[in-house]
Amino acid sequence: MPSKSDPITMDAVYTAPGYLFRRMQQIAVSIFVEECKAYDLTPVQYASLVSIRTHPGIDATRLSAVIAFDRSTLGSVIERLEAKAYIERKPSPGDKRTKLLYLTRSGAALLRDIIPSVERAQARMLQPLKPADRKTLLALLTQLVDLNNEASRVPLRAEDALEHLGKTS
Amino acid sequence: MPSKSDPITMDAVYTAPGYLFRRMQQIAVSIFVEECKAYDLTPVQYASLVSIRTHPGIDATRLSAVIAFDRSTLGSVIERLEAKAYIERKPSPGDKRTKLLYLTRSGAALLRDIIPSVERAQARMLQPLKPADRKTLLALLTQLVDLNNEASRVPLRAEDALEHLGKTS
DNA sequence: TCCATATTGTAAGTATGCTGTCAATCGACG
DNA sequence: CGTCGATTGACAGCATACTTACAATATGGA
Repeated sequence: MPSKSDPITMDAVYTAPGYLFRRMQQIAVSIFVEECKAYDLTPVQYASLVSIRTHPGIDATRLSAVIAFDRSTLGSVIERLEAKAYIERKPSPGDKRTKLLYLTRSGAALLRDIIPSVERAQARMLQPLKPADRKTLLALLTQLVDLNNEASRVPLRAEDALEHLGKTS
Repeated sequence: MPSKSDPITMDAVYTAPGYLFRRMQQIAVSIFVEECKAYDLTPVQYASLVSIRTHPGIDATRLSAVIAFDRSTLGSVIERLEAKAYIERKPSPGDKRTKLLYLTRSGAALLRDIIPSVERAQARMLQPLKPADRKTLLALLTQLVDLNNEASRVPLRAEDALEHLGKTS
């Protein structure tokens, strides 16, 4: 651990957790996009589609809590998914403020077809590690993300969000 | 491991490496910004400043290779750092295309002052884990990022880039 | 020397990811 | 019932992060 009087070196940058997390994220996105380029779908769009499939009729705010994405960002993500006709937005009968989200037939088909590519991408990210190390890394990362949930700008609130949907799965 | 006929569940999203890397990155940025808010400096801007300090007179393209940031993105990062007067751009005497980057007095002072905050931020990211687990996670992540270097859109090319600078530190 | 090729910075365009703010609407409390 | 505070979607603005393209410049080989 460097003291306050140590000069800052590049090594301090390369070994900093924050730098490694950023690099890894960029690598992960790059691999995902490459494997899924035939479908022109980003990781965020994919996660959104899966969520809408799992929770048909969810609204944008609840969706943002379920996948821990920023509410503002999600707005434009939804716009793009709607433009590509993968989802539909319908006004809520009970609440004039919200718009409910549903997969279209086309969106469901895409989700079905893209699975192998997504699984290939997820596998490739950890490929260079030994199988035991992959397990260890995933376990520690899962733990860390969970324990740091509240530090996130948009904490994951899956249960809270779904309470209002009348279902808990 | 889900088969092709399994329905996609939210659990498949939550446990996917890509999702975890994304969440962790967002948490890391959030913690960094919070700890450093007194200095109004982002993680990317910080890494850039450290690199310029370590390699005075580096050009933008080489800088992008040294920290593995996209060349286009780095352009605007440099612009903002210059606007805040933390760095200076001087035309290269030998090559009319390149502009050489130098820390200003103000940039050097900022870098000196911000160290404790940055270290606090880096520590906080791993805080929830047991010390032994922190070591394990960092080691595995370092390995993975290194082995996946070529999968990145902008691979880290520290040595190559610095060869042309006449120094190797 | 001349020319094909490569490099450099820059710009435009798209997509996250965050900060605010705002109007419309809802809900709860008096 | 009416008002106040919270919620919702939308928007503007800033900062990464990537793609392609382009003009200026450099460099190598014929």
